[in-house]
Parts: sequence; structure tokens; C-alpha cells
Amino acid sequence: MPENAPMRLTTQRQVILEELVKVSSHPTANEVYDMVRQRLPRVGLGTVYRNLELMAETGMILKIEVGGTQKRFDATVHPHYHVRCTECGKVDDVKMPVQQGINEIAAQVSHYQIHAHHVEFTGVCRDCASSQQEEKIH
Amino acid sequence: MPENAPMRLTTQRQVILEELVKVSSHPTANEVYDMVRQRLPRVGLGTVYRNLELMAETGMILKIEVGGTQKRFDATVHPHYHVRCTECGKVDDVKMPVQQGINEIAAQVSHYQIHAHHVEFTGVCRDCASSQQEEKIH
DNA sequence: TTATGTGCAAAACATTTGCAGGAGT
DNA sequence: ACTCCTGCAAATGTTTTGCACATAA
Repeated sequence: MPENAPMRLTTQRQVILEELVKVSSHPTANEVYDMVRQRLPRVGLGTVYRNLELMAETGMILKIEVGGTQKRFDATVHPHYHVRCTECGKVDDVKMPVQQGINEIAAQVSHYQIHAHHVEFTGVCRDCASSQQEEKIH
Repeated sequence: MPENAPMRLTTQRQVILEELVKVSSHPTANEVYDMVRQRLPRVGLGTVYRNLELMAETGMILKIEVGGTQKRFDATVHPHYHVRCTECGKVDDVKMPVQQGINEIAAQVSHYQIHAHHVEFTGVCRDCASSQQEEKIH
């Protein structure tokens, strides 16, 4: 099993990647499916899942497995952190430098081979914060 | 809706908490169900889900929503980081100090009200690392 | 006594998979 | 041609929910 065979360039794959690059949100597989379906109405949900997974494995895109029930995908592949609103579930990038040297510390204390780390902040986004304010006044 | 009513102390809740305190792993809801069922054979899976969720909300336990398909639960409630093996899915604690001041930085750059952060390291645990070694020799 | 909690089963979601036919190289 | 890939649909796995009965306070 020589682990060969380059990934074929299919229309579906092109469109999935193009749509993902377009948005700055971090869409779920189903949201990607909806976006792709507007251009390829006959696309299958399985195809979207299979390809997102495949593209994440090869490093073309980022699979974000954070809080919430669904996995999310991101065309920005360089390491960066995320913040998730505990009210509406929205996920945004956090534009701060990644913590240096903590992988090495974790490797020492955990005895794992550490490959990466991910930081997820949780809190309340602006929109939800202002809705909550209104509720208090009610 | 005065948000009152203290949580009733039922046998199911006591046993769920006791079993969770016993283990240092980070069991999934289904694993907790299996542990509880040995003592309360007629317990319902829904009860376990409902109570784990409830206890996480009140801060009695920690709900860990990280990579992988299932949520995991932890009786250790003080902030700490986790490492997940990408091969077998196991989750361990990482006994390192939490990063100070990064919530404030994140709040500034993201415009979210930040409540917390969580760090998940990913890598390969000792057991899986040695199995991989064997494979190479094969 | 009475609001809350439980067991059970069905429903609701999210994701994966088998397969026959289709398309990239 | 010869794989690999897709659409479709069914299967799987996880979590939630409705409801009649049970139970802690």
C-alpha cells in the first residue's frame, strides 16, 4: 500500500473549497452543503462530508472540533485561536499571537508526542450581550 | 420565572457523581451510563444525559467539549488543560499552569465578553506511539 | 401534596457507509 | 481503460424529548 494516488480535481472539490474560502465564518458541514448546493444542486451530503474530511487530512483546510455539537471548517490553515459564543454558537477567530513553547511543556508533563494545541475561548458575543441587556430591562 | 428550586438529591444523581469522582479518565455520557448501571440496573440513558448536563450547568462537574465525536465529563472542576490522543481518542489531564492574562487579550481583540478558555493539545499517547513503532518493523 | 425527576421509547440530529453508475487522468 | 469519486439512500451513533408514573421535599 504505497500511499500514493494524488487527489483528483473534481468539480465538487473545487466548489467546496471556493465556497469555504469565500466566508470568514466557520461553517458546519451542513452549512457548506447548503452553500455548495446553490451551485451544484445535485451534490450529495456524503460527498461534502467525505471531501471536507479528506481536505482536512491533507491540510488544505482546517477542521475545528470545539464545543457545540457539530464540527466546523475553516479555509484559514495557519494556526490561530477561536472564540465561541455560548449563547448563539457562533465561532470567530481571535487575532492574537499563538502561545510559544507550551507544546514542549505539555510534552514533558504528559508523556505524549504533542503535535499541536488549540485554544478555544468561550464567552458572549456583542449581539448576544446586547440582547441580554434588553431582557434585563424587559 | 424566579430561577429557583434547588436540585433534588436523588439516588441517580448521587451515584452519577460518585462514579465520576472515582475515575481519572474523562468518560463519555455512555461510559458514565455503563458505570452507573452496574449499581442501578434500571437507570435510563436519558437520566444520565439530563443530569450530566444539569451538573455541568451548575458547576458541580466539568463538561469537556473537545475533539472527537462525544462530549466527555470530568469531576475535576478547577481549570486545567487536556491532551487527546489522535489515534485512540483517549483524553488525559495536562498538569501545567494555566496561561495567565490571555482571556483579557482575547476580550480586547475579539470584542466578546470572555468567560473562560480551554486548551486542548493533540498528539499521540505512549501506548499508541509504541504500537506505531511495531507497525514500522512489521 | 406537589413540583421535579425517572424510565422507557421514540424522535431528532450529525455523520458514515454500501453500492451502482459517472467522471478524471 | 481503470481507478477513484459521486449521488442516493440506508445505517449508525449520539443526544434530546414526550409522557405516564415515581419520589424527594
